[in-house]
Amino acid sequence: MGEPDGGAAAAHRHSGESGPPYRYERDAVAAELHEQWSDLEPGTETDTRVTIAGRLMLRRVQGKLAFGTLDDGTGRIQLFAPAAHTPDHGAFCDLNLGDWIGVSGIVMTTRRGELSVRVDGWDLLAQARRPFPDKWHGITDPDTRFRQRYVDLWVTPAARRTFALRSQMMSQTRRFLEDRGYIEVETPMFHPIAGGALARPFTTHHNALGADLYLRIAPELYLKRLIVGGLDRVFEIGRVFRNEGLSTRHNPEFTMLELYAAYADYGDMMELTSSLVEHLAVTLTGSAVLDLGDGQIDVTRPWRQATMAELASEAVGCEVSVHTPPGELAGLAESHDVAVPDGSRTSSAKLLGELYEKLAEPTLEGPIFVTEHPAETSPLARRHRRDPLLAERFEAVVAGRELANAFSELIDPDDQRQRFEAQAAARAEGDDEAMAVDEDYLRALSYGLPPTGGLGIGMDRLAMLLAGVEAIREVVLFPTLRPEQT
RNA sequence: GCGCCUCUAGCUCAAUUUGGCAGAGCAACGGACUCUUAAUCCGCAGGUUCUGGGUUCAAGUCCCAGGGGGCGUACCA
Repeated sequence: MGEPDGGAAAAHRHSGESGPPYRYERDAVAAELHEQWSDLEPGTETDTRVTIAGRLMLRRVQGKLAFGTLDDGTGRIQLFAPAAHTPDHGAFCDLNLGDWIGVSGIVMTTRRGELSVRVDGWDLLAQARRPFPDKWHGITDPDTRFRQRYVDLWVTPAARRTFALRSQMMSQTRRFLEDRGYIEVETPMFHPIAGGALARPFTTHHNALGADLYLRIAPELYLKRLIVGGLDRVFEIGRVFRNEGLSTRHNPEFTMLELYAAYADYGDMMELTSSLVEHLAVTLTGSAVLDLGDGQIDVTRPWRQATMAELASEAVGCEVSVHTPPGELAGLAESHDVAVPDGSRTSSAKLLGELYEKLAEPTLEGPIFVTEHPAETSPLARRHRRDPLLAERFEAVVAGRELANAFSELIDPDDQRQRFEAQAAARAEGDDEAMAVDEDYLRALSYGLPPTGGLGIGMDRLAMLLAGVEAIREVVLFPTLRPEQT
């Protein structure tokens, strides 16, 4: 508005014929007022005039004197509205909970000492036509909270805090990486071949090109093309899409951080992962010890490391590895009630993975780096320098959830072609999550990919960890839901 | 996909061991009140008990089918 600290009459306007004002200039917010005036004695009227705006959350009318509670996104502040000072006092008392108002007046404290703004002028900025949810309980129905996030955000303070934290996590992550020489890039979301991960893609169609396209399941192959191009430290934070079920830990579209560094290996990626997580914990929550729903977790470096074979061996009670014959592993799986898919053609690599995932992983709290996955189930990772059946790879497990996945990148175009072909063969046999051969990617590798370390972090899961919530829907503003039927 | 649980006023929740007139608080509406803070007090109104069948003299309650949601599981980094 044009009179941010004008007189009472000037600041008073209603949404009659002309409707609400087109703009409103506030010069104070609740959080700053509380900070600035924390020492004010009870019963003080200052001569400081402020203009604030927000949503009316509570209202207490006592005839000629009314109190309100305004929430402006930074916090709450009390409105003090005596008939002698507040223009159109009756209309002010008739405001509904949820209405948006702008208020200007002096800063003061009540006799009880509550910091308040006296309503010397006010404007109705928007009406809440729908009824306010319970002012004490808010809303608890998860469906309403997620479908109508706009309601959840203003009646559930914890929701607002969680998303503020997520935003800070994103900007701190960018700063952390930029400080280490990484540049942020954007690669295509439409992929002619869905590669870079083992997952089923969503399909779409481009009319002018007459081509079917996939929504990306990972940016990996494009980012490594950039390393070939000489951008030697890159990262991308962006949405990826996987056509799979919903759960407490899975949303079909989610936000992934991927980064690649030339001249680095998976050991460097471990260092980077734990540094980033520890740094975010300390800067965003003030402590490397994070509160979970039940209990706590300390993400202080260094994190424990164990190989997948070690963890699987521990779980089954005898020594196993990718070199153990499939028949023996299948027997162990059976005796531990682990279902074996398609017994005849199942390899040691897959069986070892199953044993780890079903028996060991659920018991891990972390933070821990699980390393040395079989090369067969890691088609984009470089073979281990000491054992060609293994990959130089790790997954970070924190608070029982997989948080990150990284490897020394496979740089040999011939080996990469063989891996792709093995994937394509699996695909031909009905594995619709297996990769297809990406000829352009092979062409890129043939120009020379230097030794490179790569890392992917599920940012939603990281936000869950930092916010101490147990459902991915708590950290995604508009999670995927069944479409509403009307 | 499968299993278990759940759905009552705008919101938060009640409604006796197979069943007996669908209720309260807050919000809304009318009134009183110049230091309240989940203000208080008086009054008024508010319902396809998710939907459709069935059992019964009688169904929010019991049975069947469908729908929404939650949790687990499967798939899935």
